[in-house]
Amino acid sequence: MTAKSDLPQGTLDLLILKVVALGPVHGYAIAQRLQHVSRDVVQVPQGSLYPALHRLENRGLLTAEWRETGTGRDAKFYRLTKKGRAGLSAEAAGWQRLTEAIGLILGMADGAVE
Amino acid sequence: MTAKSDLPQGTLDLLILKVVALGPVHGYAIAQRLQHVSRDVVQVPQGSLYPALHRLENRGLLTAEWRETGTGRDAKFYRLTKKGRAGLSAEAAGWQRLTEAIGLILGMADGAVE
DNA sequence: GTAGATATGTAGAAGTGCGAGGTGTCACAC
DNA sequence: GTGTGACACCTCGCACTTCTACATATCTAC
Repeated sequence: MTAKSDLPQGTLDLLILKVVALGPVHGYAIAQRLQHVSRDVVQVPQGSLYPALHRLENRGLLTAEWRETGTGRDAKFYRLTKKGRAGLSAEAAGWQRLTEAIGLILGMADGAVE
Repeated sequence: MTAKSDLPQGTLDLLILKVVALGPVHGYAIAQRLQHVSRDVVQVPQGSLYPALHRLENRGLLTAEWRETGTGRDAKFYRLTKKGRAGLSAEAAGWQRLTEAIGLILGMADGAVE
């Protein structure tokens, strides 16, 4: 039952933005939440997670700030910028358009051709 | 009305397999059908289409055969192999799992965390 | 003290989509 | 008979993202 995620490119950004939109979190927690909420379907390896966070930060969609976690460890907490909120809206809308379009295609029946 | 598609990687294979599964078609027609059925959301440039077809052929998911189109031109008609049918099923199932998982994540509300 | 979870990071490999360019045929208008 | 546009195929190289693997450091529990 290989629960391999293999996220299509571009999708990871959307998911990260969505999680961060719910409130400041650090990277490690983002990956955990994604995995948990998606029931282990989405698994984000660290080699994908951190580069993605840095990209989003460089693009100005996220801002980072070092803080302490509840357990006394230091961690980088990310927050959405105004641009990040706009980006999330745009990407979420794009995702919905895409899934609807692909749904139409996958729904094509043999007879309905032509 | 920027109808930019920007298909996530891996998705193109699925869409091509689905169209070919409905009956033998040539590459150019595949792109047209995808664009038409998806109401212009999915647009496949030739620089993506033909390499993808060759990849699928090399992987043994498709077989090609030169034939004449209805208008007297020669074109390469693609057909699904047995392996191609299995691949389509697997990819379609994977896509559905993924969209459901992402739906769960995007559906997360502020309060509903946990 | 050592094992495991927490937490961040980089480097290299691999795969994929896209833009730009190129070939040739057919139908139609001028 | 020449041009234009649709049809139909193809390749090259860039850009981008993801993944595997590795490296580091702290805290808790045994």
